[in-house]
Amino acid sequence: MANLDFSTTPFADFAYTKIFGTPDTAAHFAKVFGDNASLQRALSALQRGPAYFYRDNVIAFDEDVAEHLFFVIKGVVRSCKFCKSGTRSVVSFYLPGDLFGWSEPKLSLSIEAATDSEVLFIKRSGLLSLASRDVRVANVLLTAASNEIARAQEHVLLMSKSAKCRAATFLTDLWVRLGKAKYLDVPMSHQDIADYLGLTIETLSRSITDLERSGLISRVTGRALLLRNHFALGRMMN
Amino acid sequence: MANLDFSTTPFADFAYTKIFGTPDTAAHFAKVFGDNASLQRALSALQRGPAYFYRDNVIAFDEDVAEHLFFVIKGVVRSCKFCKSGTRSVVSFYLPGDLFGWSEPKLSLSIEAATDSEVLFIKRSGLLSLASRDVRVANVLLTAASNEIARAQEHVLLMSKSAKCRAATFLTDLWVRLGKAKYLDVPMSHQDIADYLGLTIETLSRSITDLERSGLISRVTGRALLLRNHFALGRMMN
DNA sequence: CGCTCATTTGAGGAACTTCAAGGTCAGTGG
DNA sequence: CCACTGACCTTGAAGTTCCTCAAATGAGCG
Repeated sequence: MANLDFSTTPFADFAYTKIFGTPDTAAHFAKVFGDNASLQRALSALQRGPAYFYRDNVIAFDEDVAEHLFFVIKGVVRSCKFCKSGTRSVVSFYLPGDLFGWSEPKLSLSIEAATDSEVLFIKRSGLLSLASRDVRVANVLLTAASNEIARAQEHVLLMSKSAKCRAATFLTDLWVRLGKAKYLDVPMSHQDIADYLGLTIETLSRSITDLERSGLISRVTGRALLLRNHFALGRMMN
Repeated sequence: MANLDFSTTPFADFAYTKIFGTPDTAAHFAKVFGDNASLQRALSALQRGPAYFYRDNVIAFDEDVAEHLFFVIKGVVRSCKFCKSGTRSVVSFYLPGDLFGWSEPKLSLSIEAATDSEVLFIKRSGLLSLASRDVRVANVLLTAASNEIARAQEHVLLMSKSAKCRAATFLTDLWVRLGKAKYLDVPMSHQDIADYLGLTIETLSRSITDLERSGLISRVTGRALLLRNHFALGRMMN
């Protein structure tokens, strides 16, 4: 895990907020809540933002009162926890279209921008009361929560596998979540990934190098990867 | 992880079902759903069981269609996953009063009795439509799902700590969940715990022995433990 | 008691971490 | 244009933790 120097961690909040949403906002929103106009209006009354965060900015602090759910419009958001020992664990990455932040009454994790990103805040109480009047909203919430459970449980399973398997699984999952593009452009830092996988950056790097040497993936440029052998990757993931 | 011999694993289903609930059923039900009579009636129309399972019986198979949620009345239930390699991971333990089984449309884990136990099956579709009519039910469901998320995320965090810390955390959490009794009577097998913590039984045993030698806990009889030094345990948990 | 099954203990090896150094790349200023 | 810088990633060697295998001990039960 990363041994982070808190003095350099940007806990100051450099986020700036715009009044009006971007086209992406509506698109991702519609994907999750459906494109019903009256529902959209009801929802937009509950939202704050979108707010923009630079990489490593803190979006919400661990232990803060959890008044809002978070909806990612752009970029990658991570939830993570710091130990007294100074180590960090990344619990989850959230991508555009993800709705999260279920812990109550306080956040149990710090929410941070893993890349420059754009996040919508949705008032929890308002969303819940809307859900009690509109079954569709209730279903969206339960589906989002179920997805979060499934992902966390998959993560637990991942953590008792070998380093190489963890890396292979992470890359494949990310490739799927990002839409199975030809090249996988890994958006977050290796440190973030290592902290997510419960490995050191060194072990992560060695695992990726291993995968490359075995011909399962290859590095194209900087952060772009090509997943060459999906069958072998699948076998590796177990 | 356990390398289980499938030929001896009791995949046959020895569960037997009684028509009428036990007093415990109502008590645990009321704790979760409140003791509203009309609500109780509506719920009881959706439930099947209670069903009784002996230790290691399978309650529901991985990949089965997830038609029901599960509600534990008595005993301990585990959710787990088997790999092709024959290893097993335990993802969660559920205690009396726990409502779980959110994955859709199929189960992604096998649900098994970790001790002799008593489980209620609640029709998912019925519960969801009840939730859309009754806000209280909707809140119960969201709360249960939130708890599940929190627990899974805690589990993820746990998996990147040392063996001794994992053992200490597990025992303390269990003690809390079981009501902070004077003695902690560990209900599940060491193999189950090891598979939950991502350790071997040997490492688990050594960790517990370590904790005992350091005076943090002591063994009373067979499965009963005394958590001696809660402060030191807390420090160990980090 | 003598069986079985669960847990403990020990010794050796594998996987991962740690520490330390080297390499790559983008941005910056001469 | 090129050297300089800092952030990030990679590689190597040594150390630690945990796993594996094997055997001993303990607990429950007919």
